[in-house]
Amino acid sequence: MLRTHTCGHLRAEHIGQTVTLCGWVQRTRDKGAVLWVDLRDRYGLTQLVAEAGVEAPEMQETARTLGREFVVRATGTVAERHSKNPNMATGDIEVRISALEILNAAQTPPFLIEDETDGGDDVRMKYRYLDLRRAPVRRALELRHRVAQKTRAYLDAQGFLEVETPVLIKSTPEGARDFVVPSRMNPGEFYALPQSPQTFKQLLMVAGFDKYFQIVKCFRDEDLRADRQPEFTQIDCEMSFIEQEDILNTFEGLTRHLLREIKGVELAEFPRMTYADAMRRYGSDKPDIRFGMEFVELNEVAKGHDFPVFDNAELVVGICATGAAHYTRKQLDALTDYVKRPQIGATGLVYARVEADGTVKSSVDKFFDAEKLAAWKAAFNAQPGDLLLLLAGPAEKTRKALSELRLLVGEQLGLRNKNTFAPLWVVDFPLLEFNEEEGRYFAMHHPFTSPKPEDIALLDTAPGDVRANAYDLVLNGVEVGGGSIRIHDRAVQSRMFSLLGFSPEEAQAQFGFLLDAFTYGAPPHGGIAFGFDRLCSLLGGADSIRDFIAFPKNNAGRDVMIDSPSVISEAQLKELSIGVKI
RNA sequence: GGUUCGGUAGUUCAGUUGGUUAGAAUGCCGCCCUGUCACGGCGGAGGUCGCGGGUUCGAGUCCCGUCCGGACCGCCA
Repeated sequence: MLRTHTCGHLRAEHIGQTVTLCGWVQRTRDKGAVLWVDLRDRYGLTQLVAEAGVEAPEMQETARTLGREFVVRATGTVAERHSKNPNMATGDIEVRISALEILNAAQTPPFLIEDETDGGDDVRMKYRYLDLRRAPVRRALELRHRVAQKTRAYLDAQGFLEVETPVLIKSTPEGARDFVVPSRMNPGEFYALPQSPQTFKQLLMVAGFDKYFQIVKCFRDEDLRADRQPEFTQIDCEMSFIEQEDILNTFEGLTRHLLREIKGVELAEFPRMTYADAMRRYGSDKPDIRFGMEFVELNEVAKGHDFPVFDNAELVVGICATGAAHYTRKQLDALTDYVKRPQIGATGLVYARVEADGTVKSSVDKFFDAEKLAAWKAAFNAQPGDLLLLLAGPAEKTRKALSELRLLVGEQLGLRNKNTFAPLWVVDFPLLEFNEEEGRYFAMHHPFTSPKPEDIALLDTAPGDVRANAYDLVLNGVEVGGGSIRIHDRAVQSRMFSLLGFSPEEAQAQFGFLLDAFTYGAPPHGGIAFGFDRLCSLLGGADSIRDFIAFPKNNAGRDVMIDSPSVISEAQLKELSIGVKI
């Protein structure tokens, strides 16, 4: 070992010991006759000191040649500081150096290796290995490590087996775009990288593996977001001989365990809400229930008063922002601009303040007198000091827009505290959704999701109304997990493929292995998958998952550090029997 | 595929209605300093204003195109 201790280890109790430390030079402070070096490793920071007339002169000479991020090895005696630094864990001591060896010099890094770096995203990603030296990024990956370890320990204790499934699999038409990998030995043929190990974990259930999990990389060739990477990690789980209730309870247990172990937060029993209720009350299938501000539908009280915007709308719906009557005209205009952005697409925003005396003052007083506005107030059960925000238009679009507005206002009112955790099961998702462009139904979750038995009759008459045994775990408005009870009957699965537009031949060609497996004794089964990166970022209080991934890709799916993707040589293409046309 | 914000010193940014020598902070280099720890003081170097074209007497600034980055919509079973 080149070192006896780490840079975060030494305390007053070590005073007098001779130690050897290795690390990176955070900075040097040269006071002339005294010179300090802050030495950093991932455990902390320790101050080295070389003083004229105390340490040998060459200690200062060598230390003066050190630049930021030099890798050094220092031997010395732990000493009590003359002036202690209560802000540092090692602030009571320093190491009076008797030997100082430069293990490797370093170029000056392009940005500061500090918590509050001066580096932007671009330069940080290009030099990600330097960025990873920064404590906030390091802590994010440490948190990710702990979440993974706690997850494994918990599921292991529950009897789950971690089984690895293949990464080179088969492309399927449903779902996201596949990343494909050409096969050299099978010219003209391609593997696909898994969007999830879905069919494999179901086959493990057929195999009798009972309780399976895997912390596994998944791949989707779709556009990126702050919370979406082309390769991401799932906690993928499946169980046999269970019902939906068992899955919800088991993984409520896991989630509660993680919050307790990682955040020290005790969660109460998770509330449950149907998809239909979530859409009606929050306009979203992943509502943030850290705060109320539920939707109130106002067709009854708002229509029929010669205000065309309302009268012509399918739906008039609003929220009551508690205590937000102080919003200025400027703030309200900003909210209006927000909902009118093309991404939101509302045509306008109607607002009404409940004044201290209980009267209501609205932006549409021309159309609504005090009595009519009092009816609004009653519908919202609004109190003096509240602000009513109303949108009108096509029902689905308007609910979606109001959902975005609700989140923005909740944010502005400080109701979305990162240290508050409000989990929610959303259940009874629709089985299918109709795609206008393609003119057919698509599986809302995936084609292996079972319909609710009581809705099976609707499969022929009203497929869009069929509910699925599907559920999402939502945490603070973020979808952290989703799953379903699967189909385990060949006939039902075939019927499902048929509904999705597969001919029997196509279904057999694409998923014959699964359909066949179902004829050899498939147990009732179901499961769930958690977005591991998202879960970590949520626990870490971040909006982006990128710092919870050691080497993430940028908006365009590029790794700017290694500069991938990249072209490959003619020889490689030839070997793979591939021609490239751009 | 679309919307939107940005690209100026190593880095993060400012830059007025288009005006003469493009600034700040920080980092970097040199000198000084015996208790610093965001050390301090003095001095210094550092710029293809992303790229191409256009308008103009004159463009960092206006226009068009393009490249790059961020956020979002579509998309993500």
